[in-house]
Amino acid sequence: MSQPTASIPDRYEPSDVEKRWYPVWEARGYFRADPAGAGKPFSIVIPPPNVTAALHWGHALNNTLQDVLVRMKRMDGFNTLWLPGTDHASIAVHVILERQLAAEGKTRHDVGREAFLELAWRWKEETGGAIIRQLKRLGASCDWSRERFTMDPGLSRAVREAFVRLWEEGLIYRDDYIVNWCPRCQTVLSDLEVEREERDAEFVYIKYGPLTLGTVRPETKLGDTGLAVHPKDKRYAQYVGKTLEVPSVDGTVSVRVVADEAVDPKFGTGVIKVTPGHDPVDFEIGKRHGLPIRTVIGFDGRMTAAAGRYAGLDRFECRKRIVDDMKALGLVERIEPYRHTVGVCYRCKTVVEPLVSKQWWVRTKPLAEPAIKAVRDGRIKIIPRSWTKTYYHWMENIRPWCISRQLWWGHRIPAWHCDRCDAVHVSRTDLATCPSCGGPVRQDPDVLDTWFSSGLWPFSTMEWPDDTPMLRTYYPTSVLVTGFDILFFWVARMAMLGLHFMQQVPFHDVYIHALVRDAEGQKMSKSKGNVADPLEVMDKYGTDAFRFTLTALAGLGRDIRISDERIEGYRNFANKLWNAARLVLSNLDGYDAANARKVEPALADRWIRSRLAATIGAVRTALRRYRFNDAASAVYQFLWHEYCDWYLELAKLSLYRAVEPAERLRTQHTLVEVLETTLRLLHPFMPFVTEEVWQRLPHKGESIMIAPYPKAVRKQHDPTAEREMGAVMDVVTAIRNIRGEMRIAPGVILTATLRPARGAETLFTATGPLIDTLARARLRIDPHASRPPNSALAVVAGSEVYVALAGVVDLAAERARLEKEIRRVTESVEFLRAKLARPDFVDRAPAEIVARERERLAAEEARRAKLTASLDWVGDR
RNA sequence: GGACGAUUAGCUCAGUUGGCAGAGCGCUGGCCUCACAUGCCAGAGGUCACUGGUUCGAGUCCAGUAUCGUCCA
Repeated sequence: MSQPTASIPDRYEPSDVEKRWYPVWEARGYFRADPAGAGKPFSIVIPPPNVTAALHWGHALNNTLQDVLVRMKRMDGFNTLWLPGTDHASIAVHVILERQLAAEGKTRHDVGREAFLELAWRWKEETGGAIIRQLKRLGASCDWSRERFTMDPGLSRAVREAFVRLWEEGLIYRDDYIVNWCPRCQTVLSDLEVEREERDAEFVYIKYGPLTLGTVRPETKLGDTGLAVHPKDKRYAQYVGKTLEVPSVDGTVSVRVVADEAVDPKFGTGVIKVTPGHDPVDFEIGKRHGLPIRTVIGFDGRMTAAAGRYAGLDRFECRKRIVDDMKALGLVERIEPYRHTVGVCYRCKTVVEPLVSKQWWVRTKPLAEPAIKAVRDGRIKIIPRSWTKTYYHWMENIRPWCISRQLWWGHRIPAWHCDRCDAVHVSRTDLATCPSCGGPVRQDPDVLDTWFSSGLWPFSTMEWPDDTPMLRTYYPTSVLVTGFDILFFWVARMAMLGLHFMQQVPFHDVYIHALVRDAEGQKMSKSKGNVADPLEVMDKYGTDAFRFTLTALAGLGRDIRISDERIEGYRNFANKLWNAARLVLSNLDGYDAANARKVEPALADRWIRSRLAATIGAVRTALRRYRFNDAASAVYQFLWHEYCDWYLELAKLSLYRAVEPAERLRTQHTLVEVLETTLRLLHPFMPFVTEEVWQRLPHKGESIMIAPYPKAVRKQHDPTAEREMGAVMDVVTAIRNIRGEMRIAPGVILTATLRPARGAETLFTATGPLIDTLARARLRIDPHASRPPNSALAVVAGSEVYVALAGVVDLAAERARLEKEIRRVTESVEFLRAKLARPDFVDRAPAEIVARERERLAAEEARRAKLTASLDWVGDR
C-alpha cells in the first residue's frame, strides 16, 4: 500500500502529470453529459471564444472559474453539462483573411464570394479553433462530444428560424437610416461595435455668411443642408427660418437656419452646421426639420461625385484641402487645437463614417422589456449585483439593433429580392423564384451580425428549434460566467432572445468576473507588449498553480492583477501538498482502515477533523456565492497552516514514537482520511495534482473527478477539541516565542514548567508530550510551581509558563521582552476599561457583548498582573 | 455631462448581518529539525484617503470633499 519516500520525487513535477491525466479523463467519458442521467441538471454554456482567438488571460480566468463550478457540481452528484464551442467571428476572420489577400495585392472582391468562403472554411479547419486545444491544456472538463460552432448546420438552422420568426412577428424590419460604416471592413457596424478613441484634431471656425461656426469635420461642409441654433438663443433668433446664400469653396450654397434643442448654445459659437448625411445627430435634426440629405462621402471613404471638384479624394485628404481652400478665400476665422473622441471600428480601429443606407434591424424595445423584468423579479440574478444598474440603464435606453453586415463569412440573411416585382421574401427554405410573381430572385447579399447567432447560443447549441431531451434537460442553463465587457453585446441579447424564443430565461445566474491586468494594473494588450502567454506560464509553474492563482484572485471586484510572485506562491502550495502526501505515504506500513476505525480519536485527530469540517463548510458557502477567492484561501489556509504546520508535526510523534500500535493506526487513519478529503475539496481548483496524489493514497473509486465532493459533517464539528488544541497551540507558540526572542538556538531542548490555570491541569498533563515535541522542550506540569530563578515567563489563557534560561540568562533581554508584552496588554486593558466605564455602553449594548468585554478585561488584567510581578522579579536580580 | 467602482501593512488585495484589523508576497532575526530551503520557527509593520453625521460602538451605515479607474452619452 505505501511506497518508500525515495521513489517519489521531493518536488512536484506538473508537466508529465498533466499530460497523463487529461487524456484518461476524456477517454473514460467523465466529461460527457447524459440528458437521461441521474441528478439535478447543472449546465453551463461556454462563452464561445472566437475561432480567431489564442488563449489569453481573460479566457483562462473565465474557463477556470467555469471548470471549478462544473467539477464541483459533477462531484456533488449533479447531472452536469459544460457545453463548449467557438464563434465564427465574422469581422475578425475577414480582417485576417483580407490582410492575407492584401499581401498578394488582392481584395476579397477580386477573389469573389465563393472562393473567399472556401478560404475561410479552410482557415477555420486548419488554424481556427486552436483555442480548443488550449482549453484542454487548462484542464477544462467540457463535454467535447457536444462541441459546437456557430456556423454548424444545426446552429445555422436555429439562426434562420429565429430570423424568420422575428420577421413574421414584425420584430425585424428594413429601413434607411444613418449607420456606422467601416470603410476598411466595408460593412456597417452596430452601435456597440464602435469604440471611442481620443484624437487630437483642429477645431476650425468657418465663416458662414453672416455667421461663424466651429467644426472638426470641414470636409462634410460639402454635405451641409442647414444650420442650427438653440431655439432660446437670442443672438441668432433673427436668422431662424431664413435660407442663407453662403459663398463657399465650390461656389455658393444655400442653407436653411433651423432652431433645435439638440444644439448646445455654450459650445463653440452656438451655431452648428447640419450634415444629415454624415452625422447621426444632424440626421435627427434634418429629419425633424425636413432638411435634405446630401451624401458627399462614399462607402470607400472617398468623396463622391456630389463633392464636385473634390470627388475621389480620401475624406481626410479632402479635409486638409478644404481648409486650405477656405483659408485662401478668407473663410477661416481661426483654428484651435481640439481633443475629441471619434468612433472607430472595434476590429480594425478605422474611423467609422456615419452614412445613410438601407439595413436590417431588430426592434429591440419589445424584446428588452421581458429581459428587464426577468432581472427585476430575480429570475435572472446578476452577480455582483452592482452590474444590474448598468444592465437596466442600457436595456431601458436600448436602440434598434442593426444586424446586417456587408460581409460574406457568416449566416446569410434568408431574404430574397425579386428583380421583377421588387418584393422581398423572408423564408426558412431557399427560394428560386418569387412567390409573388414567379420572377427571378436573388438572395440578400448580406450576412448577420455575429452577435445575432451568439445571442441564440444557450439554446441553438441544444438542438433548438427541435424539442429534444437535451434542450429540456439543460435549458435554462444554471449560470453564465463571463466578463463585463460583453454584458451588452452578449448577455443582454441572450436574455432578450432566450426569453422570446424559449419563454424562459437562458440562465439563472450571471456571474460577471474581473478583467485580468498585469502587475502594474495595465490592461493586457498585445500592442503594449505586456502580455505573458498563459501557456508559457502553465509550462513554467504548472497548470494547477496557474488555475489556483486565478481563482485566488477572483474576488467580486472589478479587475485583478497578476504577478509572477503570486503564481510562484501557488506553485509552492502545490509542492507543499505533494510533500505532505509524501510524508503520509511513507508512513502507511501496516495501515488497515477497518481496524483503524475502531480506535478512539485523540484530541489532535478530533481537532483536525473539526477544522476540516469547518473548511468544507467555508468552501461550499464561498462557491455557492461565487466567492472563488474565499474558497481558495480557505482550503489553502487549512491545508498549509493547519494540516501541514500542526497536524503533521503532531502526527510524527505518534508515528515515530508510538508506544501502542493503536496510536499509530489512529494517526494513520486521520492522516489518510483528512488528506483524501482535502484532495477532493481541492480538486476543482487543482485537478491534476489532486488526482495524482489521490491515486497513490488509499481511496475508493476510479478517479477523484467522479468521487463525491466533501460534505461538512456536523458531528465532526468539535468546539471542545478546537478550544483545547487552541490552548495547547498557544503554549507552544509562547515557548517558541521565548526561544526566538531570547536567541536560543533551535537545537537546544528547553526546560520549562507550566502552572496550569484552574481546570486546565488534565489537558496539559495529557498533551505534555505534544508540547514537548512541538516546542522542543521538556515540560513539567505543576499546579503549585512558582517561578524558578533564571527563567522567562509567558502567560497563556491564565496558565503560566516558565522557561529556564540555564546559564544563558540575559536579564536585559528578558526585561525588554516583558516590557513589550506589558505595553501591549496595558493598551488593551485601558481600552476595555474606558469602554466599560461609559454608562451608555453598559446600558445600551447587548448584555452578552458587555459580559464578554468584562471577561476579557478580567483576563487581561490578570495577565498584566502576572507579567508585572515578573518584571519586578527580573528587576530584583 | 451621467452612472458605477476604488482608496485598508512596503506591494497586491480580502474584510459577510456594525462588536479586539487579516492573507499572499516583500522585510528583520534564527534554522539544511529524518515531507518539503518551492521549506521551518519567531518577529516588525496599519490615524482603514479626508471632513462631518447616525450609533453605546463605524474599516463596515449616511452626506460631502479629494484622488484614481471603468462604462455610457
